[in-house]
Amino acid sequence: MPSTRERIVEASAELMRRQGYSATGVKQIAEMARAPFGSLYHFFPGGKEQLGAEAIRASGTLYELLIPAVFDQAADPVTGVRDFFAGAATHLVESDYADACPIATVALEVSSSSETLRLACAEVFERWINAGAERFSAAGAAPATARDLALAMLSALEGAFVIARATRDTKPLLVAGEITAAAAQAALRAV
Amino acid sequence: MPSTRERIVEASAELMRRQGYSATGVKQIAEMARAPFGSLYHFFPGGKEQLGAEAIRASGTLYELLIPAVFDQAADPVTGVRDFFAGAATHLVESDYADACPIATVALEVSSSSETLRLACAEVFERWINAGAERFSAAGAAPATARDLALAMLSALEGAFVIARATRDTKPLLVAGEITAAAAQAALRAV
DNA sequence: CTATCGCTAGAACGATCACTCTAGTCGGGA
DNA sequence: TCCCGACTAGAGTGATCGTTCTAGCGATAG
Repeated sequence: MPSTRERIVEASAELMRRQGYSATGVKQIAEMARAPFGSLYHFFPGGKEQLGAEAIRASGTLYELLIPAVFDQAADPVTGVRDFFAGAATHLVESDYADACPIATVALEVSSSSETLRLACAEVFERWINAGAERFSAAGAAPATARDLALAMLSALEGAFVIARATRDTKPLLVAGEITAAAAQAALRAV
Repeated sequence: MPSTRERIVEASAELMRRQGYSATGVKQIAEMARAPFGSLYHFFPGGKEQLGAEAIRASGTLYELLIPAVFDQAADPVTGVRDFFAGAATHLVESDYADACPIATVALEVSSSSETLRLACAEVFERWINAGAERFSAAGAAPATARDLALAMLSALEGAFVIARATRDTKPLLVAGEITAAAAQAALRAV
């Protein structure tokens, strides 16, 4: 059993992913984490905002690991891109269209209201982009090209999640995966 | 001066776009709309949820008009795609990274909690996709191809908005526009 | 043994939430 | 002239929000 502090961060991340930042209450977090309410403010004196920031960064670290995990198992980066979108689609369906990006909802909610949380999201996106860029770079793409490709991939993925959750359909993930794979193909063919 | 009812819907749409559904209070809506609080429940007996649904649909109708407006002015659909993303980038910067998609934040927030609002979002996305597909169809793409392309474009746009707002950078819109334009190029070259 | 400290535990606070209710204003048709 | 429905107006409801507070538990060090 993870520590109380860890359970609180995990619960925060889970709740905020599914219902966003505003709709998630601190009492609800304590309940899901099976943590005494007092511990919440003991570990996180910064309150809900600190809780949000740590949840964002923790989710970011967790999902960052998926990038090499998927790409290293694929025959080539283009296949890796397709696998990544396909895997996202599977996971989305299995969670009944609840588990998409862990931070996108919060990112949109707070971008114009909390600079602290906005920066936490920006930091995580940055890390994901770097991780993706590394993979394309390793496949022979020029650094700038690799980064643009990773950024385009993340954009397509995030947007496809939005449409997929609203329409309860994985088609957006598939077509977004296709145009990203095509872009990767084109960028890597030049090598 | 628009009617009280119209002002209420407009204010709801504006507030929910910037800060989301949960963070928007009904009192805040009445205040921004300069409407008496009682009128709010007179016109919208369904309360906040009805208000949200109408705001989503109204925003959807407004933004739907942008699609032909941009594409019909462009020399060809591929240029239209680029113009669309570039225009989105300009508008985003001008609003200090506040005005991106009017319904994406709400869509992510409510997809797993309010079926009414989820369906309103799905309906609007559907209309946008149809409007986009029509343009690609008119340029010679097969119906299924045109629809996939429009769906991929919307996905790329929505995701780019997420990253752009969090990082306060328009680069995501530019690279997402590029891979979408390339996909459109490829799909229409076959004609 | 006792003092200390990290942590548990939850009651209580004021603010704010969505919403309801009643009273009053106003204009147009009978 | 009277009346009735549409709309205005805001006080008041109970519930829930994030946060603070005090009290106490249990292990460890002196």
